[in-house]
Amino acid sequence: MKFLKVPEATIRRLSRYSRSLENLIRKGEKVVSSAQLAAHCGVNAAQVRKDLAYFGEFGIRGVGYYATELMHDIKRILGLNKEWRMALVGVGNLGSALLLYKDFLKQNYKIVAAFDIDPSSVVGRVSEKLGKPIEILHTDRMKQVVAERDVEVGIITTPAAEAQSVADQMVEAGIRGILNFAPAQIRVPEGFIVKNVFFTTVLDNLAYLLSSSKVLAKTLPDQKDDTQTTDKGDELSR
Amino acid sequence: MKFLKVPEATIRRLSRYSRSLENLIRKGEKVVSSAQLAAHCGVNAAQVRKDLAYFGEFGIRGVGYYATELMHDIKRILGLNKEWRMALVGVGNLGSALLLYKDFLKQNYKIVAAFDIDPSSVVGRVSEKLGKPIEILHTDRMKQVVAERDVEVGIITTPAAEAQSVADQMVEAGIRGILNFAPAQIRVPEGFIVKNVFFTTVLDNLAYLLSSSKVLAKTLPDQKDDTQTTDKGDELSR
DNA sequence: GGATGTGAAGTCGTTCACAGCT
DNA sequence: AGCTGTGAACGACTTCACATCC
Repeated sequence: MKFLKVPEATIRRLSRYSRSLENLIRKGEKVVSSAQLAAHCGVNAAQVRKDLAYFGEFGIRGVGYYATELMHDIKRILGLNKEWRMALVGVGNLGSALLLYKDFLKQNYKIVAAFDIDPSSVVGRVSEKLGKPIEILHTDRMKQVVAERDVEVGIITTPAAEAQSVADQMVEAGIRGILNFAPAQIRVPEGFIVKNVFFTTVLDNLAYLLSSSKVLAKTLPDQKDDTQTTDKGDELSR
Repeated sequence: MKFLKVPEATIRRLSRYSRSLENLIRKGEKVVSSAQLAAHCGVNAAQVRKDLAYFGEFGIRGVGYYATELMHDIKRILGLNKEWRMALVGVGNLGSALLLYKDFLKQNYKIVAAFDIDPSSVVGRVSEKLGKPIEILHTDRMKQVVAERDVEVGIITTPAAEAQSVADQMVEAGIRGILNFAPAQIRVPEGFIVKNVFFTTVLDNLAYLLSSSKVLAKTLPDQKDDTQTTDKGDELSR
């Protein structure tokens, strides 16, 4: 194993391998080959091995990989051997939905604070659905609460117009990683990270593929980003 | 201009150019150079020109591009010169949020049908928020309603376990493009397209970058997929 | 024998640099 | 003079093919 810069695509695939391994393990598989895993994820087998090779040697030649072991190794690589504490800003429709989104929990992510410019207007909507209601705080209190609750990741679910200013406050509060759902280009200082989730970009992709009749001639998946096509290209997004 | 296979990344960037152009136009810009647009989107200027070159010649040498004209051209390329009619299946938290998500409207996307296995349990939640309540139908009626309402795009917001079966029904109903939010690998026949939107994959990416202290040494954005990092790599969704 | 790990080859996408218009 | 359009250079990621080891 060499020490090289890891492609982003590799990280996205690791995420998928981990999910696939969970399924394979549930089905009772103890040992998995790169070919099996590759088929399950719709990628090339050599790709699987290359991806893993960035981080070490995890398999046994002539045998394969021990499924649970590999899954844990991948999760450790991704930094999922800890719980990530997140703060969400903007408790509108989407924000509320994410507050209630169960799948975060499975993945070592936890929303420990929620903010809005007008907390009173939204408290009811969310807490009526939740056993232990999440307390919605005014955006003013971000810096303080982020420090108190040890928040490392910020989620922006405000309208586009407010996204940059919220991001600025997050940076100010010491949050280094931001997951942005607002359809706006956000700038952050060096050393900080923004990952966007733009539904409409993905839809635009879909629209493009459906329009141009590229849709007709291709074969099996294979992923980039996080998207899948019948075509070779795919990605979310990518 | 040659006739070549267009990279997915190009399509994602076109989506971004279009959004940036809207902003620039709102600011009163009439003519935009590739350098301006590139700066605004955090990409290389040559990249902008190359991306456009896949589809024709849109600029004037020595001058630049007429902003509104270019925006319309890009939208036409992406297939946004029509309204895309979508059906959403799985009216849970996320599904409800998307039903109420205003930004779809701006982009020529419209949800014209919503389905759930248990329509009665969710009607209240969504329609209480909506002036003209969306009628939630039983999944049984998909094929019929999709045909009646001319649906071309399906949105899956069910739990992972049901995603594949819902996708099968969509395919059966003649829906060629699927936007999948359920964290599950979906298979569709040749000629159909699935684009995934996996929040947790993006979060995993963020977690990875935050863990490995890659975060410390880099400079400005620049996008792939749909995500932005301080690093060169980025992507959402991609 | 069989599946991993990996250099080398191949493919794809990005950036450079400049010719070509206006 | 300035900015587009584009071949050519570059770089990055993927796939192949095989030596390596269980």
